[in-house]
Amino acid sequence: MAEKVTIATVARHARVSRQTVSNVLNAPHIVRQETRQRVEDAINALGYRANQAARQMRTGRSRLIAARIDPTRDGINGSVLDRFLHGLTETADAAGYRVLLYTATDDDREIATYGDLLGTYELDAFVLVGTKYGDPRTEWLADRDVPFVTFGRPWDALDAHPWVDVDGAAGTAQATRRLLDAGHRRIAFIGWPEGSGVGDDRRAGWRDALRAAGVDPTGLHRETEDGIAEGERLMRDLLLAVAPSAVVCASDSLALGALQAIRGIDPPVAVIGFDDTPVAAAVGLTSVSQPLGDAAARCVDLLTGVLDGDHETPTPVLLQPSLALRHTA
Amino acid sequence: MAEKVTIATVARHARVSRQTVSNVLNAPHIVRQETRQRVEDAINALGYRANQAARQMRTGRSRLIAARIDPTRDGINGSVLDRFLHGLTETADAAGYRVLLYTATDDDREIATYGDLLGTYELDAFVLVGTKYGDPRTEWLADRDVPFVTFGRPWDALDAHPWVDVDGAAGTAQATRRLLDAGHRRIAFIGWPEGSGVGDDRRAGWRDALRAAGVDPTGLHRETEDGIAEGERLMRDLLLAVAPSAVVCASDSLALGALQAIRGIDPPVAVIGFDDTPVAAAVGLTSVSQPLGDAAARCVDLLTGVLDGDHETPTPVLLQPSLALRHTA
DNA sequence: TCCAGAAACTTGAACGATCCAATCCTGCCT
DNA sequence: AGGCAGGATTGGATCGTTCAAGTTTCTGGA
Repeated sequence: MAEKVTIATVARHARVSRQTVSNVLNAPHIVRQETRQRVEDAINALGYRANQAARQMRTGRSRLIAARIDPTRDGINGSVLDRFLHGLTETADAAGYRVLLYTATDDDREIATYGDLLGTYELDAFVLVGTKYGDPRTEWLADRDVPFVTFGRPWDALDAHPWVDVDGAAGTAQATRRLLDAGHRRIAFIGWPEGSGVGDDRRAGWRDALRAAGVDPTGLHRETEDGIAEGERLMRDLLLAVAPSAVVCASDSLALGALQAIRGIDPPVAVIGFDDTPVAAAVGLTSVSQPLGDAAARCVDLLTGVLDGDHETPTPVLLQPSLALRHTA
Repeated sequence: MAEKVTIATVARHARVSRQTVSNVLNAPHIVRQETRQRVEDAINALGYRANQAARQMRTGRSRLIAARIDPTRDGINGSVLDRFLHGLTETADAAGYRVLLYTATDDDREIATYGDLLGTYELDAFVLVGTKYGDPRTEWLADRDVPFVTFGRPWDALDAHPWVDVDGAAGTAQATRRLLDAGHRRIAFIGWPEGSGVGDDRRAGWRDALRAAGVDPTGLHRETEDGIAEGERLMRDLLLAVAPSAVVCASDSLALGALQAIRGIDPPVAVIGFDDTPVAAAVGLTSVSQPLGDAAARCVDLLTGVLDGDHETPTPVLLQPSLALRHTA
C-alpha cells in the first residue's frame, strides 16, 4: 500500500517548503517559474491531490454545491430535473465544484436540511429548482447570507437574489405565432389555475401573441391542475365550446391529454406542449424546449461569481426556449 | 453573527471536557447517564453540529457516497436513473451518508474521476449503475479495495462484489405468462442484440415461459438496438412474418415503436414493455416495473454493511419486478 | 561596493474533531 | 479509615492544509 501523499511529501520531493507547494497550487504567480516547474513535476510524479477536508478546515469552504432531487411526481415532468442535474454536475465539475444531493418532503424539512448541510458539511451554495410566491426557503437562505441561485424567477420580486430562468411567455408566444403562421386563428390554451408564477407567465405569452395578431383570446382558455386526464377533459370541453383548430398547453402532460381528446378528428387539431419531455419526443408532440444544460451552466456561473468574491449582486439570466417541431404542429 | 459552535463550546457549556462531548457522540455507552443528558442538552441548546471536515481529517472517512448521473440518452429510459437516485439519496440520508454526483463520458474518464474523488474528497464508496461484460470500472475499484456496489449483476461472474439487481427474466416471464393466461399463443419478443447481459436475461425469461407452456419460441423474436423507430420496424417485420397476437419488449422504447406499428389492427395486438417509464404510464402501456426505491435502499444497506466493518462479503440481492397493468395487455 | 526594497521562500500556528495515555473520582471491601 | 479496582474524565498530540509573519535571496541605483 502506497503511503499517503501529502503536501509535505511533495515539498520534500521538490526540496521546497510546504507553503511553496501550497502557493504553486493557490497562487502560482508568486512562485518563480523554475521552482513552480519543479513542484509541478513532483506533484505529477507522486500523484498528489490536495486533501479537501484539510483545505476546508482552514478555508471554511467545501467546494460543494447542494441540489435537491425530487421524487418524480407525475413522472412526465421529472426528466426536466434529471437533465438539469446532469448539466449542473458537468458545469460544476469544470468549475471545481461538486454537487451534493438532498431531498425533503416539505419546506420545513428542507430548511432543516439546509441547517444540517451547512453545519456539518459547510456547503458553499445551494441551487433551488422551482420557486413560488412567498418562498420561505429563499428568505431563510438570504437571512443567513448563504449563497444560492434559483432556477426559476422570484415571483414576489420582493428582494432580489441571483436567478436563472427560461422565458416561458416567449416560449408559448413562439408556439402561438407558429400556429398563426400556419393559418390557425382559433388557437386555444390549456394551463394551470391562476396564481402560479410559471403558469400565468406561460398563459400571458399565448394571450399576447394572439392579441398582437389581432385575435381576441376571450373564452379560448381553460385552467386545471396538471395531468393527462385533466388535459383530455378540458380539451373535450374546448372542442364543444369553441371548436379550436389548435391548442397550446402549459405542459406536456396537458398536451398529451389534449392529443387523446382530438384523436380521430379531421382535419387534425394542432397541439403544442411545453417542456419537450421524453414523452413528447416519443409520441411526436411538438413542444417548447427549455435549454436546461445552458440554464444549469448559468446557475454555476452565477454561483462561482458570488463565491469568488464578486460582491455586486449578479444580473439575473433569462434564457430563450426553442420549439421542438414534430408532427402535431 | 453567531459564533461558530465547536465541540469546545459545547464542552464549556456543559462543564465537561471536549473528550466527553466526543464520547457522547461516538460512544454514548461509556458516559454516565446524567452527564450524557447534560451534554445533549447543551448540544441542542447551542445547535451544535459536528464539523465533518475535521472529523474526516482524523478518521479518514467522509460519509460521502458517489453516484453517477448520466446524460439522459434517448430520454425514455432516463427516468429510471432519476428514480433510483432519489431513492439512493433518501436512504443514504437516513443512514447518515450523503450522495455526491459525478459524470463521465467514457470508462477511462470515469476511472480518472474515481481517482480524483478518492484523492480529494476521500469518498467512502461508489454506487455504479449498469454493468457490462468485462467492466473495467469494477476491476479498478476492487483492485484498490474501494467499497462499491453495483445496481446490476456482474455478468462475468469472475470475481464477486456486492450487487443489487432486478430479476429481468422473471419480469419478462411474468409478462409472458400473463399473455398466455389471456389466451395468447403466438407471443413474440423484441429485444436487444445478443451479448448484453441485461438483454439476454430478459429474452430468456420470455423464452422459458413460452417453453414451460409448451409453445415453441422459434422464429418469434427479433433483435435490434434500442429505439422507437427500431421497435416499429421490427414489429412490422414480425407482423408480416409470423402474425403474433402479442409481443413482449425489452424496453418501453421498443414497445412504443411496436404500438405504433400495430395501430389500427383488429383485434388489437397486446404489447408489454419494460421499465414502467413515464412514457408507458402516459400512453397506457402495460410494462414491467422495477422496484427502484427498494433497489436503492438495498444498495445503501450493502454499503453500510461493508463500511461499518462487516468483513464478510455481503450477499447479493435479486429483487422481483412487478407488472404495471394498463390497457395494452 | 553597498544598501534599500522587492521578490521568493521558510517557519510556526491554527482550523475542529478524534485518539491515546495519564489522571481523577467513586464505590466497595476489609 | 485506608486501599483498591474500575470507570469516567482530562490534557496533549495529531490529521493536512492555509494564513501570518519572519528570513533569505535577488535586483538595481547611487
